Amino acid sequence: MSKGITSRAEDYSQWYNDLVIKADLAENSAVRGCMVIKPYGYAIWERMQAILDKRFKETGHSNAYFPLFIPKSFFSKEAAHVEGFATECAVVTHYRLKNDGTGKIVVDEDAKLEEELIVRPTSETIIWNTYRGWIESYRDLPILVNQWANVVRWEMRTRLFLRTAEFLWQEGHTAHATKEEAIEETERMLDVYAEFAENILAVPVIRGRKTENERFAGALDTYCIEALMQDGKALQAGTSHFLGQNFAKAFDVKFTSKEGKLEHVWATSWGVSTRLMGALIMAHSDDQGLVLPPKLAPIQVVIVPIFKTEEEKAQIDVFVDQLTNELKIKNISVKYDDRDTQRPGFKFAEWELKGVPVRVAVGARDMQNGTVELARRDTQTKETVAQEGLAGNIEQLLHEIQENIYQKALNFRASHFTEVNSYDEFKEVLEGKGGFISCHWDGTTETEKRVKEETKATIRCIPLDVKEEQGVCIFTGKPSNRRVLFAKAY
RNA sequence: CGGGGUGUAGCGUAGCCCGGUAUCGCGCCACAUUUGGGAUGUGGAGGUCGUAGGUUCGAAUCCUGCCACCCCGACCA
Repeated sequence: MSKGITSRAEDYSQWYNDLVIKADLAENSAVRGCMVIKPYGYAIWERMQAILDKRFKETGHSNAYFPLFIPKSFFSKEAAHVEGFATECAVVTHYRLKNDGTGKIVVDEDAKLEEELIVRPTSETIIWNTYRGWIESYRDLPILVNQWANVVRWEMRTRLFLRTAEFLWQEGHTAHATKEEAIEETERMLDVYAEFAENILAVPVIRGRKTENERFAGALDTYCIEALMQDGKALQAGTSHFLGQNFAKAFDVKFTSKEGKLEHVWATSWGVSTRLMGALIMAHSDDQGLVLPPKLAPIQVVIVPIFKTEEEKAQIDVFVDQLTNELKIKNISVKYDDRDTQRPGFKFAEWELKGVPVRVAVGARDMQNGTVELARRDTQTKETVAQEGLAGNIEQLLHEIQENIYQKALNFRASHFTEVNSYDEFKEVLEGKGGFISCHWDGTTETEKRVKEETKATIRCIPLDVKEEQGVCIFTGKPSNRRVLFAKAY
């Protein structure tokens, strides 16, 4: 029997599913395409929420909440938006059930809604409908609001964390007096996401803009961060949209400027979802389970006592108590796993599966020698160290682990980032090691679509730091003045 | 929504072709011995075989419908 995770060489999808399930993060629910996020998985999401929320507040945003249901008519007000989301909406048509007389519960046809309600796939429409009443003057701007919510997108195919029918996310919706200010906001929030991904999740990302084809429905410009998974596929980890005046026009949101002119408001929206969990899992995990970066881990240090007698246990308890206090002063979260129902080896394996960065094992032998066994999850190495100064050592080690996990992912990406200058080369890399492929493209949606049809690769983004460079499109040979990034994506 | 596959105990499965109410492993419970890398022994509990019909004396097994899940595609945060 395999005690770890299915080898990823066999089937990456299976590996990922095993990992999610065995690490006790989530499972499929009884509802089509939905998932149950289990306590340990949710604890990780809560960490993400807490850290992001703090950043949102620091950048001047406030949280609010808007309804789950959106009248159907709201959707049709922005043409591109409705077209983008129409095929994946859950629709509420009735508001009551009844007993049909035979004891069967059926939908009461008399309780048909005058206007159907859409379960939000995203909230631009209902929020802009609300903003109309909030905005009259330039003095009312900007409005910088975020909401933490669930949304529903009736996807054809689902996958735990990566693409579930219902998912948790945050969506920021801001309103500005000028175009420049809105663009600045769009870029600012992209930076917030990128910094979060890199500094907290330890997942290096590429900041870029989407092509017209990949743009958010209703946006003038979509910025994104793109991460690379260990199987060489890319994952869009967050987006920030410059919506121009599209929604203001659709919902008639105008303000009087300083100059006394009536103008439409400029908008942005930006979001990250529980998909970040998927990114985290696929970017760092190994066959022993999850690998959590210390800054994100709900439990940073787990302490496992090894004892035979109650006396030994009592002695270890005293030591652990003191260590725990010292760690807590340093804001390090600790779990003392003193269950007497499991053996140490079992606990080691279990906490590795859950990705806890640092493990301290302490037994009678250590108590005599004044040592502990200190193990790190990222490298799977362990050493015997002195009890003295342990809290400080652990603090240092956590920093090292955070840095090491990031470096490892960064190195992986560097070795899976290839510049190509011909279509043959392009296909060769794509079918071989995968990863990001930097090449010239003629700028047309047609070419983009044909490359996708032939190779499954899509343009992930036009990197923000791209250099102007003369070249020719690898597909059509037409002139191009900058490279874009292609990859197969989740 | 198209193609393929699978539904049997909490999990993983055998049995299905060739009909006679179910196999094995893990897990679970009890006791004992154990405890520095997923313990061992003995005993025990747990199943409307996805679901609804049909055929039959009798269905996990054959037939039909439905549902769910997984994989590939299209779609997508």
